[in-house]
Amino acid sequence: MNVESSLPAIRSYLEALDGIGPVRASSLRELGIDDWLDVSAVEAQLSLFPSALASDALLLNRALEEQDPFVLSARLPQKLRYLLIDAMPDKTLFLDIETTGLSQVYHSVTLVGWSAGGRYSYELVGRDRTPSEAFLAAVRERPVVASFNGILFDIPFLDTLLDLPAIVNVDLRYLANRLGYSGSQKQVELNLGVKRSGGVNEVRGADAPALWFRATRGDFRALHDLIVYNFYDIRGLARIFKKLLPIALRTDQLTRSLRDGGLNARRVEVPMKPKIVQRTLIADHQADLVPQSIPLFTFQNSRIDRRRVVVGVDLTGSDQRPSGLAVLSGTSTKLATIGPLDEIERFVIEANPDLVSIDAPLCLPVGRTAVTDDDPARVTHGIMRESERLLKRRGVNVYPCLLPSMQQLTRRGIELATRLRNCGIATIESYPGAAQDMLAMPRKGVGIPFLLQSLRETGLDLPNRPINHDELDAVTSAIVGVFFLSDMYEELAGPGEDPLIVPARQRRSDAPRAVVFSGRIGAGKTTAGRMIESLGATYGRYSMVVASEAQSRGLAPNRQ
DNA sequence: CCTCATTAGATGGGTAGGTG
DNA sequence: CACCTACCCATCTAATGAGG
Repeated sequence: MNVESSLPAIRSYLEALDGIGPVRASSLRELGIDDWLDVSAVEAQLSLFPSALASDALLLNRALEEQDPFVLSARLPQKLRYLLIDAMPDKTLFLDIETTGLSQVYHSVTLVGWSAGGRYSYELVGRDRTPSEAFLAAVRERPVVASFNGILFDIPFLDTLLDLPAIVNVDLRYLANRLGYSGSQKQVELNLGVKRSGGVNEVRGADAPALWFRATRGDFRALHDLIVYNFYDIRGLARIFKKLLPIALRTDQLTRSLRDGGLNARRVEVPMKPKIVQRTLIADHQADLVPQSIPLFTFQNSRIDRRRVVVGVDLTGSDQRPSGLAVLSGTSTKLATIGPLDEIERFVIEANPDLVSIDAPLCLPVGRTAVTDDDPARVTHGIMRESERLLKRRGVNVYPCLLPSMQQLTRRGIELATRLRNCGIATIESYPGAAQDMLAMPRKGVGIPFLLQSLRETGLDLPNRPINHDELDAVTSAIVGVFFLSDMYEELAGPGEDPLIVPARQRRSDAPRAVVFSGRIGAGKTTAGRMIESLGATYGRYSMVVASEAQSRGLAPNRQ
């Protein structure tokens, strides 16, 4: 079959031409004209500069022949971007990444997978590493990048990791949505009849962090599963596209290419399942993976003050549901599970700590006077504190402190903090989930054994009896307290709020500082700046930012 | 010189749903 | 509950050229 003879659907999108809008396009279609190159044949009827139109048609056609997606992408509305995959399958790459979580601030990319021309490839990344030239070369070779929710997730995540070459992202999530297939990629696959075979059927995206954790601890079966899971996601992308394309062409009335059977789309190749031999995996990756298992924080490698005593409390919303408690003194721990608030208070006083770190909201959103919804300020001031919004913006999932299910917890947190502070015991608010994200530990949701293991890896002495998740979160809260006492923390708070404490990698006193000079031309700003630079600082000017920005847009910088 | 049709670009409201 | 982003759609504006 002659592939060259097929008409890419994009050529019947007449509105791509300069000077043709929806009205002219539809009248042309009534005349039976549905190809850029046929438009100039009836240019007389168009009341436009005919030569301009003809040359524009040639320009776009040349872009198509030269397989330049950027020129064409600029002429397409967002929702027709998918036509680029049909128009240049040889320039298309299907992309999917795996990460340790959803936060672009605290989590890291573990694996980058892609399919190019029916061949699946992957690369392990992990903490402190960037993908090699192979991935970048693949993207440069195939700048039409197809993904699912890549606009919101994969692309920005990769951007935090490396300088991604120029790409045109085609997000199949929005295409599927528009054609009536909503939901996750799994859901879309299900509704379109795309099947996954093998045991990975049960693997969900949320399992990827646990697989990575196990892989970095030498479990190559887990690494195998993670790669295979990534492969199925990518194969799913290709299959989804092949199924959606005819529906999309019908919906968008680009019927001519349907008549010739969508030959181009047939050239979008679904990757074959790779043969992954465990022995090869070990040989290829052992050296990379093992260093990834070293915790970001241990009591040995950090400047943690080990003489102080901290109690961590994982508080629950009622006396009936037991709360977890942990006394931390150096690396030794004492754990307890206690229900009633009075007994919790007594336990804490008994431990005589330097600090108590409570996993519960310890203040209300500014303006609120009660935890319940009958508070008149409920409407005006909402149910969320600034600290919670801040965490959400960093991609850390957090429940608003006055959600109905959280109200009693908040009430009890404030009650306990008040009582302890009245006894002269310093008390801070902590959030174990955020701390675990920050310290690159798996949350309990990933799996309690994994959290337990990574707490042990910090050098903590934890008892060998079964430990419940409340106690593990109490331990984490206590660790946050130790970071606080060691001056390694960050305060998250809006004006008028008590701060939520999260651990930091650096001491506050070592945190980077900026010195800013402003003044008239010739005042000596540059001289002063260069002097400080010679003392080890980094020097920058506003105009340098402007210049690099201008350069990246291909402009020559000037004073205007 | 006016009117009309058309295109292109900007703006704002409303809405939906997702990644590991 | 509310995030954040992209999308969709309606509406508006400015610019253009055709035709009266």
